[in-house]
Amino acid sequence: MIGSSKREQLIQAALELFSKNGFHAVGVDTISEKAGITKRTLYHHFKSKEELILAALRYYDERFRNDFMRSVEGKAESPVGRLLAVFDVVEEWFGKEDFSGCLFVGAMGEYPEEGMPIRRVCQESKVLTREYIKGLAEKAQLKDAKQLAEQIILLIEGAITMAQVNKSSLSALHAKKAAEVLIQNSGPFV
Amino acid sequence: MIGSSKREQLIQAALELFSKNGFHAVGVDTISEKAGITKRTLYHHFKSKEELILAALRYYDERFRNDFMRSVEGKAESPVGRLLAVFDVVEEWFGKEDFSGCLFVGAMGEYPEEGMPIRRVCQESKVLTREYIKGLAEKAQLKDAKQLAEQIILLIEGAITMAQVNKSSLSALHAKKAAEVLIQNSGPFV
DNA sequence: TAAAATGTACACAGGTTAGTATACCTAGGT
DNA sequence: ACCTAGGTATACTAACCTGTGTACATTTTA
Repeated sequence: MIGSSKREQLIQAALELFSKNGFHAVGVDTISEKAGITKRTLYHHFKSKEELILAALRYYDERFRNDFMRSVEGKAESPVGRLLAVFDVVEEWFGKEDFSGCLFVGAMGEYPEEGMPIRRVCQESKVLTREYIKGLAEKAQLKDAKQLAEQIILLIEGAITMAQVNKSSLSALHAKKAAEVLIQNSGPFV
Repeated sequence: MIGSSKREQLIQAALELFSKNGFHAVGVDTISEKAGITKRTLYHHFKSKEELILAALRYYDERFRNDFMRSVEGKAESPVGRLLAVFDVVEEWFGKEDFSGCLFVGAMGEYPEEGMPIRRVCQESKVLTREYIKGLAEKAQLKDAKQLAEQIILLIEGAITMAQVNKSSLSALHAKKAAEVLIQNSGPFV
């Protein structure tokens, strides 16, 4: 049986709890209880809490980035338009009542041990997001597309942090205005 | 006895451990052991682990922002120069081998409960940093100083996150280049 | 039909956590 | 000389943590 539903239930329960409370603060008993599945079964699917965390992060990464890109593409057609639409999408994200910052950044904060699998998954997710932004900048035929992409990433990450700190989605608007200036300055054509 | 040295030893040991490992991951036994002070004495000075965390965050906030501002002011005289020097200072910070992201962001990630004292301390620290940046922008007589300050804050916070994720201080350079463009665009005069 | 995987229920091991109890020591102030 | 406050040392509680043992039920698949 591929993609057992129990397994997915556990991952979803874990994700909700980890997002809201952090990783160390949530025990496996709480997760299994929330999923309505015994702890023994949890350990049938994941050989340790760390494996469950890894699976949850990978699951979240896939869905989250997928939704993110689809939302961006639904908001604008042109590459430049999409580059800016990114900030509208994050603003909506910040507005959700269950928003609590970037799960990957949180995970890296709680698991600082160099080279840990958890850290690698988080880093890979960030790389893929960066690639996506870089692709948009390149399609927009802006000069210094790579550098522009880096700068836009900084604005996004900064906006995430400040949205979490201030419990406000205003940071997304500030970031968008900054991005407009940076794009403008990057020249309309290559 | 004011400002007992034992108390400070405990705070410093706690800070080192929290910075490196996070808050939940470090127990009071580890802290008292590292400080060379018995746990019973720790509980003479702080009535709970949370109180110790609060004291450590406040202690860190004071010293960190002080050092930060002094470094900035040592690097440039003009307000615009200082606005840019901020990124040189953070770059140096990222380069330290014990750098592991922003302690306050980490604390907020691990203690998400709304209105918690720990969160308030972190938020206040961010407010003060914002005020400092805003002050520089105003002294530089740039138009939209307040908005520019918000944008620069986003670049700083984004750079912190990416420095932690990629274990690289490169993000500071990208942020600085973006800041140059934003400042330029904010007009040389009001 | 039989074997294998997945599931339940529940107790338990072994370790760590925050925080306390008890008893004693020492230095300073009055 | 005495009392109080800060400190030491050690053992403890009670809760919580991850992970397992055991015995049995259900479902899948060959």
